[in-house]
Amino acid sequence: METAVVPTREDAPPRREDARIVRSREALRAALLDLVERHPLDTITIRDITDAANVGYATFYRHFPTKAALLDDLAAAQIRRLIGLSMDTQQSGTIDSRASCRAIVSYVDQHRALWRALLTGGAAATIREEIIQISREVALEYRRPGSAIPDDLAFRFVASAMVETLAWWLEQGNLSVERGAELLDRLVISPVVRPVP
Amino acid sequence: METAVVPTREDAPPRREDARIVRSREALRAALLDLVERHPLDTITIRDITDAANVGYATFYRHFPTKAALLDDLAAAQIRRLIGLSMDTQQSGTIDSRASCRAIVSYVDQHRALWRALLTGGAAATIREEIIQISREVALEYRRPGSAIPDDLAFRFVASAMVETLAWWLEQGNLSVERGAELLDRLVISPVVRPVP
Amino acid sequence: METAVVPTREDAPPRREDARIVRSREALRAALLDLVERHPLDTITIRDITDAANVGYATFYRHFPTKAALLDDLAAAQIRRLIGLSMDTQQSGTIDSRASCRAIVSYVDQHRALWRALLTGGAAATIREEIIQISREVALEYRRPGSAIPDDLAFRFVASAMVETLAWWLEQGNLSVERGAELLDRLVISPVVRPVP
Amino acid sequence: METAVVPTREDAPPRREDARIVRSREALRAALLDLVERHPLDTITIRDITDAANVGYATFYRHFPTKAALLDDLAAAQIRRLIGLSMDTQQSGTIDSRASCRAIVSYVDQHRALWRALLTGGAAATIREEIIQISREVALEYRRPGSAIPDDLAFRFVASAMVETLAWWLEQGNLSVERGAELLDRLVISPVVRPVP
DNA sequence: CTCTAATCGAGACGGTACGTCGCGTCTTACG
DNA sequence: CGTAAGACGCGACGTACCGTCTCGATTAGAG
Repeated sequence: METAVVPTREDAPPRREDARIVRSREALRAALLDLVERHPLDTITIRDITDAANVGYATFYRHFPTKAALLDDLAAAQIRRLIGLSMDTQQSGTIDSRASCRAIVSYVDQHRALWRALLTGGAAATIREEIIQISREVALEYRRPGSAIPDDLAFRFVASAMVETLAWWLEQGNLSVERGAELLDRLVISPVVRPVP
Repeated sequence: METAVVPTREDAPPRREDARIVRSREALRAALLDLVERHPLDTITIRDITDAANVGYATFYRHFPTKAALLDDLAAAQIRRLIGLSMDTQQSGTIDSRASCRAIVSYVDQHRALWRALLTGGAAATIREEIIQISREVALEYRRPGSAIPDDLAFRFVASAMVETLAWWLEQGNLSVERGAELLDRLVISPVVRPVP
Repeated sequence: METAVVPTREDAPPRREDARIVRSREALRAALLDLVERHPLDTITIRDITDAANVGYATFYRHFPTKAALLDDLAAAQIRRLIGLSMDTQQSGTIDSRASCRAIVSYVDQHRALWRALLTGGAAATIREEIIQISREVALEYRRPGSAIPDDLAFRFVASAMVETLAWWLEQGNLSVERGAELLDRLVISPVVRPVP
Repeated sequence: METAVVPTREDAPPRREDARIVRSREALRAALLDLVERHPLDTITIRDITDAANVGYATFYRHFPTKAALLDDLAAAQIRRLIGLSMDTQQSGTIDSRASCRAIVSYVDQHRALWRALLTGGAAATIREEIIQISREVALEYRRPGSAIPDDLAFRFVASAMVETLAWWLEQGNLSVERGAELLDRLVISPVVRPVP
């Protein structure tokens, strides 16, 4: 979870990464991150990104096929960390959904600029998809007993509701982490885990 | 809805609707509806729409400023009806959320093609916004006592969760209306209306 | 011969040409002509041409598929006129090659800038091809008795030798038309028409 | 030809050629020769050449500054030999243009693949220039009395006409060497050497 | 036969131009 | 004389090569 995953498939040869490759990729990530905080995602052109990254235009395509792919790459790491954190609160077998929510909101709180960028400004749809995808992966490990909600739906619901709730919480700007966790718990988690009445 | 005029000239008198205008507009609506069922929204070009509508390219802009505007136009009517239906179950002062949900799912069920088109294929984001917007309007009439969830958040949550749940339900293809209503009630409505424990 | 030929195929509908089309095409032709006088052909970019023509970049491709196509379009008209002139000296059945050459050199002399542009600066290869092509067409009308040189070779030889000779003559700058005609006659025409000794 | 050194460093001592250098260079020459027989010169990329030569991309630039430079390198030797052969027929003071032509066509005939590659496929322009250049050099040795045609023009004319005629002869495929020599003599040589009538 | 420096392969990189596409505006010719 | 048809300016896209460059890994040839 902690180990940064090499984004592009490098399965066959475990060759060391050329330093230039790492540098370019990192520059592109940083550039998009920087830009998406200040502009709506779909007004950002590839050229904007490469200019901000001080990188040749074509170099973008040497690393990412698409603007969305770069965003995915950025988002996936963050989301993976986010989900990891929330999972880490569940160590002792007990399930404490409020603690998970607190961990999530707290992490988002500590990276407001980043997450504001990710959750507003047109990237939300991508993030939703990313969350669904990663949740699915994570769920394979932390297997829980079947619930009243079909898994597919649960993933989609949780991702959607969480994105919406966190976005709203960020936009308020002055709400406590605890309040955010409470809303998250109530709107996102409990509808899924609460036993049928 | 009634006031639609040629967008670029709105100082003109509120003349009665030219038959041709109605025809063009209807053709465009139908064309987009038809296309959005088979292609992701953002791969549909204005020219695709005008070709499918058998209408001149520029004619599009005489009626709608934007592809999104046409979609809004399409969606707004549907959503208004959807929300109206769910509200109508509440006439007698009592609140029966399950009945509302049943009404919603039932209506969607009767217009599967349309709603599948609206809820999948990239238009979902627009629809979400539309639902939020219209909910807000409707809420002004059917005023309810304050809940534990702030109104702004509630609208966003409901819209998001409803879109996601209905989309999932439609994609399954073989689930009963009752099952859809149950999930909708549980995931979307009850988290908002349920009193704090 | 005198009637300007519409460059792009318009066979089926004899519609009148949209004024904008004519304007754009003419602007592009003029721009390339202007540029090719001052820069080697292959350093001239499409953007250079469209900028010089005060025309959008994409507009180029709405009229010509290729830089070479535009050049052909330019050259064909000129060459057609050139060949036409030289043919016109042959009216009375007699063949006076010197008169033909005089007509050619004289015409080139009167449009030095244009022909210098066409014959030097990298366009020469295109011109050669164009001359071969048009000669072939013209030859179908003004049929002459078979010569000692196969037709295909004759066309290629005449085109090549004429281009080379005229280019050289133009580069000298101060040679009389008569001298040019003499050289043209000697190097280009007489080798082909002179009877076998 | 003998003086070939690493192009980018020519101040170094005239060390013996590293075997690897010779190998790479030869591979590049062979590759271009092979490619130019089957593709127009300007569609052949540097990468095409290096791939065909089984040589690293950058290695090309370690030996030749330009695609044209490699072609020149190839062509110059051939042309030098061609011209040399034709000169060698003139040793005894007499001038026998037909014999010269026969020598030229015969040599071309014995290296059809090579010359077809050089004279067709877009390289012809380069070859023409090369011939002019080398002719000029050779002419300094075998000095002849002034003719009716200015030297500069003569060189250009001969190069152009010879390229065209030989290309045509090669394309026919089944013409005798004698026929080729006859045409070459008539079209290329005699127009230049024939006395004014 | 070693060791050192030249040469190599691999390919990333900054550029520049390409040709395509869709947008939204504006002109035109036609009915 | 109004409307459809569509040409146009604009600008982003993704691709292709160019010529330069950085990297290790051979490998030739001098000692």
